[in-house]
Amino acid sequence: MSMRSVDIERVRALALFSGAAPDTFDSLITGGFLQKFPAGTALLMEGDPVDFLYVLVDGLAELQGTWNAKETTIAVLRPVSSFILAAVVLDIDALMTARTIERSDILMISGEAVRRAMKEDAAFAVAVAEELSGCYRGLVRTVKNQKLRGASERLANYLLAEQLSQGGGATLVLPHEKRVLASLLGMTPENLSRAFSNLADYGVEVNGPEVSIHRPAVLDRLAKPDRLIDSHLRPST
Amino acid sequence: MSMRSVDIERVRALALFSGAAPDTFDSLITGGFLQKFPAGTALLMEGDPVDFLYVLVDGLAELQGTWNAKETTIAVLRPVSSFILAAVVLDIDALMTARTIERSDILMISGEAVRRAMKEDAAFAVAVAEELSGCYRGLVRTVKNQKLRGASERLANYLLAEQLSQGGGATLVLPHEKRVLASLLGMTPENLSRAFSNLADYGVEVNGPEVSIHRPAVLDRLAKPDRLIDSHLRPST
DNA sequence: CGGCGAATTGACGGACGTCAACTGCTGTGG
DNA sequence: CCACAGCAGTTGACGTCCGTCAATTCGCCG
Repeated sequence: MSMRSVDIERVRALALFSGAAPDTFDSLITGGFLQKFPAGTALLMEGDPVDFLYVLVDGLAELQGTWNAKETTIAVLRPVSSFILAAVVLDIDALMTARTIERSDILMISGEAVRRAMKEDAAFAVAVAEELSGCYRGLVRTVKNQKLRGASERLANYLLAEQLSQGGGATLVLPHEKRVLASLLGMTPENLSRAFSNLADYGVEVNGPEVSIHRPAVLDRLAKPDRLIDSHLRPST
Repeated sequence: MSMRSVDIERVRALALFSGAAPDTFDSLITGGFLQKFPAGTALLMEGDPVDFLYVLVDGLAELQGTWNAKETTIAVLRPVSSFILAAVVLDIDALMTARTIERSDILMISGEAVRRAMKEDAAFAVAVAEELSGCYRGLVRTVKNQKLRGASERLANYLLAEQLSQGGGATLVLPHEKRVLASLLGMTPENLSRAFSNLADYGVEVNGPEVSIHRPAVLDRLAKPDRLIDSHLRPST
């Protein structure tokens, strides 16, 4: 139930918490608890009231939206990042379902405590506003990506961004199932397969979860990455 | 240059400012100025540094994104609403171009002053966080709308929401050119025309900018409006 | 070893974008 | 006051992209 001090440090290092007064941080963390969840667990369903701020400390999770029996992945979260912050701030129902993709360690912090801490510690409230600003801008990028680019272009840009975040080597490893990637990129799994085949002409080679980019310049000319869409891939709320 | 007191009241009434201490509000407003812009003016270009928080006091404006010589409208703003808040909070380049659609009165508040006020007035910082939360959730709705619905469904839901916000009468008036609506809904003007013809079978009649909904129940069954996508149409940042 | 689900492939259809032509409105200048 | 230029909107024809359905293969876990 209580956290290992190494985990506490990692959470404390989050931009969200690093500016908060020590008292504020303690009041948030002592009321919280760390829990392990198996893969595929729904932490929170769309439409549910939100009682906790979540922090993904280890593992992998996704945020998804539903309508008319269809589902789409809106974001994939990596450690260490917070999520559902907006709903916590407004004390209102969640718009997205949060689900673990892998076995994950998740820190849950009382929403009530978060709202109280904001009122009492201006520095923390500012940090929350900054975090939300980053999340907002991440979604602006998502919308532009969706509305302005075709499926293969979205995939190409995803691969280039992922390559960069994995150190820039020629070959990268997809962090989750292709079906999740397809949903994130706004297409069907079948279509993702075809998009990968399209990119073969641009020097992209796929072997299971491993993807190699043999001619980065060529792929780049197709993808036309843009700092106002792709740079600085943000976490989420 | 200075504001009419009736305009000050309207700005003060915004959720963003209503919780702030009187001193905070004064410090923001006295450094700001109100300006009139003709239709079609670019207030701020994508990629530019942001020096001001904008408040649309009167008129109509839009936020748009660009990539590869294509453009899309991300939000249409009505009075009274603030925009570009996230970039102001982070003191960073804008991700969207802001443009007037009609002749508009726009209040410009020093970004520096906003950031200072947040640090000094926790209640204001909380209000900023709440505003950003609302904007974030508005974009989540936008993404779900885009990824989960087809073009005619998006139009149908837009019409129902607009009908509601215009008082619930059978006929509503489009607040701007159809080409802007098409871009907002993520389609071409040609396709918007066809989407309107599709909806004729569901009791939708179009006469220039006037749209009548003769069989709301039928249209509703097509649109399947959802409180987690459509309700509570939010302003923007 | 057997079964289930992920991934791929092919065939097909529908939705949407593009190009072009035409209409109607509006504002402007002769 | 009217003629005309320019743009929004519509319509049709056509092509492409993408989703759907079905069959098959592969790998993993029971």
